[in-house]
This record gives sequence, structure tokens and C-alpha cells, in this order.
Amino acid sequence: MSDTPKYILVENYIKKSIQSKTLIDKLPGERSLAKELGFSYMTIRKAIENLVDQGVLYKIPTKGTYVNKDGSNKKKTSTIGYFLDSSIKSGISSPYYSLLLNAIEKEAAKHDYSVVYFSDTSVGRLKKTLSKLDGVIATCFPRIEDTILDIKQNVPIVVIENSAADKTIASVIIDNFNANVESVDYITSLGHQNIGFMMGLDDSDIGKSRFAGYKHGLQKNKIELNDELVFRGNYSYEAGIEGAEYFLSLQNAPSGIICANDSMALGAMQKFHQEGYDVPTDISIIGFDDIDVASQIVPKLTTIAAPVDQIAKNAFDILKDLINGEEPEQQHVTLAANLVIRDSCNKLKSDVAA
Amino acid sequence: MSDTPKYILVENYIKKSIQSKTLIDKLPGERSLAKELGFSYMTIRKAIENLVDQGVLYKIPTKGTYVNKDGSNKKKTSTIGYFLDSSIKSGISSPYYSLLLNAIEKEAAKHDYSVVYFSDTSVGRLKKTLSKLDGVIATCFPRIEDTILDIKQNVPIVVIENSAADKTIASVIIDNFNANVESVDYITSLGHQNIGFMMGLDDSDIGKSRFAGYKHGLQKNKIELNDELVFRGNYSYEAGIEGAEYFLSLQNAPSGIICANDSMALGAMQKFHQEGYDVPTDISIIGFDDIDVASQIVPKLTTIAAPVDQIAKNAFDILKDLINGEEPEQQHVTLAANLVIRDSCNKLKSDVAA
DNA sequence: TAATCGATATGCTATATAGCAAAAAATATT
DNA sequence: AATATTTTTTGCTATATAGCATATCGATTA
Repeated sequence: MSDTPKYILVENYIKKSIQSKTLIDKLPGERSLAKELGFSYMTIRKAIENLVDQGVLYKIPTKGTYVNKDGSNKKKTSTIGYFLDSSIKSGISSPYYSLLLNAIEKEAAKHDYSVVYFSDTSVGRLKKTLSKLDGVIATCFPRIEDTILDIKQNVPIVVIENSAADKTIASVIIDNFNANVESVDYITSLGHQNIGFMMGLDDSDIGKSRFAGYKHGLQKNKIELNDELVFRGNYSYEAGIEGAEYFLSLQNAPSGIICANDSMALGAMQKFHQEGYDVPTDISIIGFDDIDVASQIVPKLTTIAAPVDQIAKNAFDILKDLINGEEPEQQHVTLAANLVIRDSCNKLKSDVAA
Repeated sequence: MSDTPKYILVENYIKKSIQSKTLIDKLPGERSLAKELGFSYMTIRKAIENLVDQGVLYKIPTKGTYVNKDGSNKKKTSTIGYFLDSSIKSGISSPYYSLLLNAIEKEAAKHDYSVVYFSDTSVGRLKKTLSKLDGVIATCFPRIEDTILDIKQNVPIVVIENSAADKTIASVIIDNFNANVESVDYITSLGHQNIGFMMGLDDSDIGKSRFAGYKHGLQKNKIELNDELVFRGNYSYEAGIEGAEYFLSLQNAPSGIICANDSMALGAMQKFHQEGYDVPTDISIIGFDDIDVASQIVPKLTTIAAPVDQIAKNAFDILKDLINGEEPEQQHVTLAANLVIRDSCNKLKSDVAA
């Protein structure tokens, strides 16, 4: 005698019958099934009740019990979540994160997964949401690592943007450091020496490594770091405006500015224009992310293109492995991000004159 | 004798006891409860089993049954969904819809609701997602009314952007018609007579009424409609570029253009700039939506500001009533949307000269 | 004092039975 | 042939009982 309850056996039997198409549409009545299978009526009922809860069957009172053909059995319905910390400035409406979500949706759709987005960190509510998800892709920031650990308790997770302190958590990030080195290389190649950096919050890998890339780029190009040329923002458009004000207030304003993201670059460009400076004639600007608007504004923004499609693909592939209980080929992926040169940088004026 | 099953009565009794704090932590044993309440053991069991399924209680075998304090009862954990048809151009990463989602999130957060976004129209998967939601706010387009009806089968829904053909579905929309009349009024007040319209798809209320507003505005200002000055786009940035090309190709190009949304306005501005025309000196442009970038670009875009916060508030209020089984004050709300004047329109050149 | 044993309480599974209401099918009646 | 009536089938609720496994507590024993 097995120790699995009989109603489970009955459940499995019914499921199998559905898969093998022995059972197509309507089940025999509960009483006849009981007789047929040799279990009691109530046992059969319990099994069927569970299957109804699971969505495998549905009932019409006084008519009978039927197989639910709505996908739920033909192909395991899979849904993954995209989690973005709600404390992110303007949340999902921030252009970069909505871009990421869109990329993940597209990638997931290819594999017949659907995606829901959620941002709630309240553990109680989280559980409710998670219970219906097969896996989660989360944008990771240090302040929400606890939440991420919570999620990991419930479903497989892979983290993007920043890697987690806990290295057992799979991650897909981009090479922020070398990306910004490339930016510095490029802008110095145009003759700029006085190069400002508009950094974001340095509470994350992203913040730190983009800044580190800037510093290393200067060093590589034999330019000394000048603390005055570093402005600390918070990635927002408004911060970009403030940053521009700050740089303009300097005795020795930079001729080129590298921004830690596009939104700040946009803010800076707006402010410069307002103050009568032309981008790129007077000031060159480089962004980071390559959000949609970057190429839609005048001048088109030269920026580091975050490979969102690649990020989505890699993250999804890993997640899929985790969901299927397989070992992913790589737990930690770092993708290259390269500069796309558009119209927001010019040769240094004096160089042009020369 | 009431016709509600006894196990439901027991469920309610237990729930009430929890709310009134008569029941705090541990339940009496199933057998004692049965004796106490005068129902049979199995009836009590069924009630408790259901409450466990609902997350109200949890059990530890051989120890007892306990009240689940994890938020789930202290304040009914509520999650609403935001549904956006996945066929929308660039989906949730389209600036306007991500703005809407963000507004809904903020409004919901005020009332301690959390929001998930989903876009899947596959009915099977939909069910799975919906089963965990208390209500849904959906952007409505004619092509997805079937899906919306499906959703309505499962949870309360209120629809935004367009109202549904089925008038039993609550809706919150904006007054697209009068908004565009205002645009025409404004642009004619600057002297423009040759006014182009870049319309979106006319398969929806939005498309139709924005166009109708344009036509009525012309009529109101005694300008005859010229079919040549109407370009049909699909709301995308790329369509804006095409539209600009089209208008430039005309014998008698318009001096001002009203666009059915901001993205097309952006595309047009880009193209005009590329072709050496200055906005607003040579051509005036008005958008619709007031997405974030509208005020972040140069020149800042004059546009109709969709009152997203109001839309979110109204939709949420109605939805909350529906969720609570109350009659909402209004089933159908239309909000005013007004022009915000920025820098993308100038007086007509000839007028300036005069 | 410490270990052992046993009674007890707990939730879990399984079975049998009995009646209800609604729909469908079969039968009888007009 | 059409209608009315009865019977059957269906799922649903409710109850009673009986044994299982595990944990806990208390008394007993070494």
C-alpha cells in the first residue's frame, strides 16, 4: 500500500486520462466513477474538487463535470514577473525601465510566456502575487536585496542591472565600466580635456562602475581627475537641469559632459539651451542607456546603448532553466554596451578653430 | 432555515471572530469546535479547509490551526491589474501608457492597493492572472472588447481611454473633441489658416473624436476643411516622420500642424529640423498627451495635457466601489483636457512681418 | 535527576449514507 | 403529435464514524 492518499491517486489517474485523450470532454458521473474505480463516492469527489480548484476540470451543476481545455493542460501556462522597486524615480514610467519591461515581454512572448509587472515590496502582498508566478526577473538595487531574497524563497529569480550581494542569485548586467571608458575615449578624441561627469546615486554597482569607468577613462587618456567636474545627481531629468546649472557656475566649465544616464543628459541639454548654449557647438554631451527619445530629439543624443534585448534574452534564458530545474549554463552574465555616436558631440571649439 | 450551506456559515463565523479579535491566534481543535458550534466534525473541517485555501488560516499538522496575520486579514490584501493590449505600438514602453500606469500605481498606493501590469490576451493565461486580482483597469480599444468582456466575467473592470461598446462597462475618458477644438482655436489665434492634422488610427473613439475636434475647430474658425491637409498615421514616432515628409511634399504646405499624439509630433519635429525647417519659426506644432519628454525637448512642445492623475483617480474610485460591491456614483466619466502652451508654436510669419 | 512510556490532542484520510435541487430523459396522457 | 408527468441522473451538503501519524505533556520508572 502506498502512503499517498487515494484522492491523489484519483487525481493523477484523471490527469493521465486527459493527457492520453482517454478522457476528452465529459467525465462519468461521480457515483459511476466511484464504482468504476473502486473508491468511495466522497473520495472521488475530493479528487475532482481539487482538480476543479486547479482549473483542470470544471463543473456544471446537475449536468456533469468536464475537462477544461483552456490551455491549462495542453501547455503549462507560464507567467513570469518583472519586479521594479517602487522607489525608483517615476517608477515604471521611467523610459529606461519601461524599455526593459517591453524587451522582456517580447522575449517571453517568443517562448510563450506572459509577463506581469509589479513593484510592491510589502511582503504580505508579495506572496499573493508570487504565488501565481513561475519566476521573476528583478531590477536589483542594494536597498531591495531583502525583498529579492524574499522572492527567491518563493520562486526562481534572476536579477538584472546590478548583481546581488548574494552570489547564488543569478544576474545579467552590463559592462558599465568599459562603456564609460569608451565614452571618455571618444570625447577626448574630439579634443575635449575638460570633461564633466554627471553621476547618479553611487549606492549601486551601476552608479559606482559608471563613475569608475569615467575615472579610468580620464587616467587612460592622461587627464587628471578634477573633483569639481563631478556632479552628483539622482538620474532624474531635474537632476540634469541642476547639474547643468552647476557646471555653468564653474569658473572653468567643462566643454564636454558624460552623464550617467539619458534622462540627466536631457535635462542638461534643456538647461544649456535655455541659457543660450548650443549642444553640441558649445558643449558636447554623452548619455547612457539609449532610451527611445535619445534618438528622437534634436540634437540626437550620442549615448551608450544598453543592449536591452540581450539583457532580456539572457535573463529569460537563465530564468527558464531555473524554472525547469536545470542548471543554467552561466549564473552571471556581463554584456558589453557600446557607444552609439549621434549628434550631441562636436570637436572642441578651439580645435575646430585651429 | 437559510439556504446558505452550513460550512459557509461557519466560515463567516470564524472570519467574524477574527475581525472582532475574539479569535486571535490559535483555533480550538476541530473536534471541540464542532461540539461547540453544534455542527459535525466534517462540516467544520470543510469550513476551515476553505479558509486555509483563502489564506485566512494556516495549519500545522498535529499542532493546530492558526490565524494568518500576514496582512491578509488585517487589511484585505488588494491587488488590481492594469491591462494594456499587447498590440499597442511598443506596448508599455510607449511613454503615454507607462505614464498612465505610473499614475494608477500612485493612486492605488494611496489606498493601499498594489498594481500589476499585464498585457496577455490569451484567455487561458488571462484566467490565471485574473484569479489573483481584485479588479482591473484596462485601456480599451475596439479590437480587444472581447478580452475585456472576458475579464469582466472574472473581476470588476473599468475601462479608460475609450469607452466600450457595452455600456454596462464603466469608463473614464477624456474630452478629446473639445481639446482639439481648443488647439485649433489657439493656432488660428496665432494667425495660422493652413492647418494640417496628423491623425491616428480612426478605429477608436480617441482617433475619431480628436479628428472630429479638429474639423469642428476649423469650422468654428471659418476655415474650410482640406483633405490634403490630413495625414493618417498610427501614433508612432515613425509615422510622425512620414507625416512631416508628406506635408513638406505638398504644394501648399501647412504652417501649423496638430498631431493626434506627442510621439508623432516628436517625429515631425525631428524631420522638419532635418530638412532645415525650424519649429516654431517656420512651422508650428501642437501635440496631444503631454508625455514627459514633451516638456523636456527643445523646443518644448505645446500640447494637450491628458489629465493622467485625474484619469487614474476617477478610474480607481469607480473600481474600488465595484470591488466593494457598491454602486459607483458615476459609471461614465469624461474629463476635460486642456492645452498647455509652450514653445512649439509661433505667430504666422506673414503676421509677424505685418 | 533523567529517561521512558503512555495517554491525549491534533489534523488527515477514507468510507458510508441520506436527502436536496435542478436538469434531463423517459414515460404516460391528452 | 404535443404536452404533461414521472423517473433518473447529476452535483451538492451534511453527518457519523473509524483509524492513522505525529507531537506534546505528564506520570512513571530506573
